[in-house]
Amino acid sequence: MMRQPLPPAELDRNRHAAPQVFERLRDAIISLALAPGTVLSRAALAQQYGVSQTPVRDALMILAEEGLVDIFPQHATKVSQINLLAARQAHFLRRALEIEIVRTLAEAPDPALIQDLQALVDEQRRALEVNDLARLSALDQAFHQRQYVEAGVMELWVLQRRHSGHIDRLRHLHLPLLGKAATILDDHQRIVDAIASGRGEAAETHLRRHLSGTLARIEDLCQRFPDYVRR
Amino acid sequence: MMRQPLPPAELDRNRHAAPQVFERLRDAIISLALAPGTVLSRAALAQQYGVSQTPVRDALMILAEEGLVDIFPQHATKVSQINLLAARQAHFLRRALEIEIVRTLAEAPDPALIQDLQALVDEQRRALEVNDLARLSALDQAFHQRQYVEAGVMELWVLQRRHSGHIDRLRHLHLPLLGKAATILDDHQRIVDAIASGRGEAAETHLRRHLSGTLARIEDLCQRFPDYVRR
DNA sequence: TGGCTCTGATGTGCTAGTATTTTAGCGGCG
DNA sequence: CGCCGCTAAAATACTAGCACATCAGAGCCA
Repeated sequence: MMRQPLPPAELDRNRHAAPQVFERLRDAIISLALAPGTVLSRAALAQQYGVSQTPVRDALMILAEEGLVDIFPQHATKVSQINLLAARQAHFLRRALEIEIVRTLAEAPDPALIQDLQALVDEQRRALEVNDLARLSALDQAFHQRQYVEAGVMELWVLQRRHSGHIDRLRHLHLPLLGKAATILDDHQRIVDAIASGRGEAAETHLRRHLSGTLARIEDLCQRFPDYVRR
Repeated sequence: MMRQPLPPAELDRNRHAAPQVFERLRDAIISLALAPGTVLSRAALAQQYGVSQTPVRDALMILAEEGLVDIFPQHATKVSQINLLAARQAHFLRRALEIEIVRTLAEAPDPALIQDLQALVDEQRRALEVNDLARLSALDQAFHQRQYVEAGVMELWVLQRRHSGHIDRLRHLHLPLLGKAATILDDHQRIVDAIASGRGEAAETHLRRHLSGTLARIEDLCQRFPDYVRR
């Protein structure tokens, strides 16, 4: 029997079991606490969380749809290798969505939106000054999410997040994010300004450069950590 | 006990049951054979297909993720109302993806791609001449899918299809597609020409007009069939 | 008559357990 | 020595069934 590196804390019996198992497994996989290739025994997981196999099975089925685990029928379920093709497609998805979003928003800039985005950029600036990376990351998410909401496509934000598992795992291989933070902030500021002044093309240009940074890091990481990555 | 308007044919015992149940239910929902609001009893469906409740449950869970059924915890599972917001977001998703695709393809047009697309357009023209609507529809799908494949994002084609359930149901409310077929063909031809000559902006323009036709029909249908639509 | 409470029926979420399928590993044969 | 087939272990897909949550509707009260 293998040791399980997962948090052993018990589930909340007042909530449904399956979503909780899903969340825990997803966090563990994305943080690489469960390394690619790890076999996920349904029976073992069920015992570990103190539930039967059905909620575990439900969780694993959802994870399989996101591509975070591979289910080999009648045989085994394993944490998937990081898939470069899947990561590229997830990045394509995000790029396509956010370009269309900034173009839409720039057509009729809403002052309330601009105010919110500017506030988020300013807060990011303060977080950078005190080197609070966790807060910086959260604010970055909020900055982009705010635009989905304004465009009336919040479900597409959720969709995009649900398909970013491979990218998120790559991000966890790449701790020294700090050097790029100033550049990211500049990009954000330029995007806000372009939307505010109704320059859709300019917003698209800045967004493309902003996201291309992520893509470059992806390709780089895949070369430096070939064990985790399936080519 | 209500009558079930589903095909009673038995399942293939050599394939897994859950995916078959899923496919049948999805087809029935999208074709509106199962009207929005219909209660889907797990026990009844299990009996109907000659399987136990688990594969039915699996199928219903996937359908719920696509938004085609609503699961009310501990109470009931129903075919969802057609959701205009979801349809708009699915349309936004498709528009964003295909615009980014044609722009990418126009940057470095591949002769083999152009040849395939042109062949598909020509075949559509022939199908239109003999009023073969089913074939026209299939060729339309193939035309767009071919571009996803060329851009290396076939999984995003699948993703886009999986989220088009609400739109597909609206399409089934709207039989007289024939009037627009010639316009659709013209759009396709212009998109091919624009990609072939490397004019990304032009391709985007034609694609936008092409897709805006669909969106206009969506809004129209929602007004004409208010019973099925949740606003 | 209108609104609140309680009860019963219904159905989901989960538990327990069976059966079929897959694959690793071993032994024999060419 | 290498390839093929057999065997057995293990995991998934499925079957059967229970328990608690939810809601419709009857009955009671104001």
